[in-house]
Amino acid sequence: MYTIIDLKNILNVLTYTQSTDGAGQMSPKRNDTLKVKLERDIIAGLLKPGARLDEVSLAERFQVSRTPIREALLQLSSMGLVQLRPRRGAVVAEIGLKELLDMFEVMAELEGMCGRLAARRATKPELDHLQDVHAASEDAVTAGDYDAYYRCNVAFHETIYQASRNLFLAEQTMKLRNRLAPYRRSQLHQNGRLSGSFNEHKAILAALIAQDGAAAERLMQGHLTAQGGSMNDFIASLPDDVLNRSDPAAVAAG
Amino acid sequence: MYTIIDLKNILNVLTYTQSTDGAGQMSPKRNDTLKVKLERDIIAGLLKPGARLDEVSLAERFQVSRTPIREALLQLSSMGLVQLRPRRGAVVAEIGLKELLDMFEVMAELEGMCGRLAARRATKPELDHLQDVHAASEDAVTAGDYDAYYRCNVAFHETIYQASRNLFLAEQTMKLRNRLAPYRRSQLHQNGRLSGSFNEHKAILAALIAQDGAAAERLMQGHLTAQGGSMNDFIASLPDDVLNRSDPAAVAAG
DNA sequence: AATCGAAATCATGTATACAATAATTGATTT
DNA sequence: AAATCAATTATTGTATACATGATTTCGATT
Repeated sequence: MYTIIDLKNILNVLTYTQSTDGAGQMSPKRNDTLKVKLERDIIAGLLKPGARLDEVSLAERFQVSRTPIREALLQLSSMGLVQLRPRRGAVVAEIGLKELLDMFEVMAELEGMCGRLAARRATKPELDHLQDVHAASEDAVTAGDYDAYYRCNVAFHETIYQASRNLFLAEQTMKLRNRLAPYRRSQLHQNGRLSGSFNEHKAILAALIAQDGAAAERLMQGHLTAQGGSMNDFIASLPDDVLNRSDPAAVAAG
Repeated sequence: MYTIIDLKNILNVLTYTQSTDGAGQMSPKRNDTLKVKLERDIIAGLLKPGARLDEVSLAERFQVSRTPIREALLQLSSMGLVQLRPRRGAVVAEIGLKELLDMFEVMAELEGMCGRLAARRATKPELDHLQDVHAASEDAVTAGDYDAYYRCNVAFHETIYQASRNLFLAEQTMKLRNRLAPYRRSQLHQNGRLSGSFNEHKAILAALIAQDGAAAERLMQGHLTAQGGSMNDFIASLPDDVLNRSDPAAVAAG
């Protein structure tokens, strides 16, 4: 086994990773502009879950024919951001409560894995950058600037994804983060989540610098799940229609 | 935190999960027949990595126009099974050594997670089914029937995915398994892997029955990674062109 | 008046035609 | 003879036209 571990670590240092974009295809991007624009609208919350995506409307909005629109929708469907119902058109994906909890559970695992690997593999520049981002986020906390902290938060986590030196893991985690984004908008606005999140970042950063993989994994998982308080706020922040769409039993249980 | 955990467990028992297909879209399948057929050909190894996927050839082979072919290729691209190079056509995805190791690392984590959750959540019928599958696989081992064992192996793992009671996790794990499938064909044919795999399954099954999540996770990870011996065989079984395609530094390191 | 049914309308799925770009081949020049 | 450039060919990307199936509306019947 050690030969493999060594090989992997050597590869992580020596190889220049062939970068693939989010869709899993090689770097030279085709006409992804439509996909990206729609994706951003969905992630940013401009297109809310359940919103209908009419092909002809989108076509005339973007001044193209239906064909590229259909291709973009197909890609977004594969990413899970839109639902494609046969002969019934596309809508922005609505995720039920059960599915959301499932996705969050996987998200915690993946982010925890990122933390564990990053503790072992992060380079000095990556750690420096992480500290810079963390410092910037502190300013955002004191200023109470939610938007600024949101951006710092994204940068913090994505830096750790990169530092895991597992490009596939980084992509998968980012994809899942984006897919959950429409349901996380107001998360940081809950009670004391801003400073809470900041303190958790602080502990995670310390674990990474100490190269303590187990601690980094545990702290990161806690940061994302109930122990960090994030999950409760997340549930609380769910829009009514998400909860209502779920199974009656689930609502009763909640 | 406990309220959430309880809610989640209650949900896992009470809710009837809205099933989504592998592409992340709701159950009523559109004309996925093309995607499925191509996917099977790729997973089964009939279409080898690097093989060119000409749209017109595929169109006349399946007796349809290029449009549905393009849609199928786009979906397969999003799944990572084919590479879509702009203006240069589609090929069956070639995965470099580094990326393969990355994917395997994530695969081990996801399967480990499935094991951990299944230990806590598997129902009696699921465990019974798992034992049946395991018994059938024993016959395959004594008979030295690789194909039969391969099928049992898939059934064993997929049953555990389901038993994790996290449908999203199950889907993601299965997707990744399929994506790695073209590179795992000859894996079981290596030296004593057949009985080795069987014994590992035995230990995993015991951990699941004992509801020992930590053990199930650890054993499952070991089953997939170097400790189980699978990784070494996997590396050894890699076709030359995969290794050659990698970065020279990687080859030197290996 | 309400509900069921049928027809019409509209949106999606597929095919085909056209445009644009990359690959290939051939010719010319050094 | 080899290499480079240009022109042709072939394949991908986009638009549009047509077909199929779902939804909605209007009418008739209970």
